[in-house]
Amino acid sequence: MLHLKIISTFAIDMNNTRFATIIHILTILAKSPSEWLSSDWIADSININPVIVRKELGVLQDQGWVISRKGKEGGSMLNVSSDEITLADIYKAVKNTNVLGKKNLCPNTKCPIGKDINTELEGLFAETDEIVFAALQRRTLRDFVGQFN
Amino acid sequence: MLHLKIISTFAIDMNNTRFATIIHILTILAKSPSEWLSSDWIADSININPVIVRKELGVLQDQGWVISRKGKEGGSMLNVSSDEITLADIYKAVKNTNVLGKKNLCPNTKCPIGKDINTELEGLFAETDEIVFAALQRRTLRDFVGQFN
DNA sequence: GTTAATGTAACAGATTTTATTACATATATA
DNA sequence: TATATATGTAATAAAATCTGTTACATTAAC
Repeated sequence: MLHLKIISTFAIDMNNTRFATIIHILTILAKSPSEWLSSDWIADSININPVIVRKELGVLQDQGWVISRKGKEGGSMLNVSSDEITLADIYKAVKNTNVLGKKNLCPNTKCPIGKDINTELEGLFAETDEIVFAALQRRTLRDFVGQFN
Repeated sequence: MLHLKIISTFAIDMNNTRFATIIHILTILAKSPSEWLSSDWIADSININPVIVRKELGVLQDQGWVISRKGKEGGSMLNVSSDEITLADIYKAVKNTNVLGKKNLCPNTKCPIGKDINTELEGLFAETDEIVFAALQRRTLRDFVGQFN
């Protein structure tokens, strides 16, 4: 009871859906290669706003993974083979803080622990990120997409 | 320029300082075993509000790692040896979503991808979490604290 | 009793995440 | 060339999450 209370007051972790969104988009594109799919159509599958999809498609274009075409009969499609994109690539495209979260903003430098804590956390956080990258590096978008019928 | 814009609009990842806060607290406690340290003193080292520290101390008490004492001359101290606490334990105590983030809330079940995406993501997310746990399992609080003078 | 600590509720403020509106721009095709 | 229909993106709103703060009941040493 108390514990439940604490958990609800105190959320944790990567608190967004961007990885899920972007891999959903890529999966849809990979399942229909050489077809121009519209952001509205993709958004309808994910059940999110089409503007969000277009923003994420912009990120995918920056990576060179997707090409889009404006105008009537426009849309987006994959620009590379799905086995050229690893899940680590996808995660990196979408991530901008560490797996273990944020470091404290301004610990007290007069305290022997506070003085060095961010240096030590920096190392630990970087190593933890690397472990995740290494694991995701071994899987490709093709592997992921292959799980769907 | 464009890319920077997108990143600033679109933050990602574990967006809180709880792991950093709680390991900071534990490090301070481990460096002064058998001393009752007050939440105010700890808060001053981290440079955060003492109420936050007391809330996190409550989590550490639930784990059995810390005992606290009310009243004058009260405070908190470690209740177990620092080599009995792994960084995986700490992370688990503080985490409540997946490393790769949240799944999409309500994908369209009429879409063949949307229908199954959360099942597939569930597996991937769980495996990724396990990899992080396994890596952090090999390190203890004592190892971490040993890095400080 | 006084002093000084924890425990916790309640709320406020800040930040982050997601959704939405609006519209300029581009392009196929009738 | 006009129309229909896409993307691209700014601007803003709304929702959710995270952090800070105030207040005070409770506890315990002296």
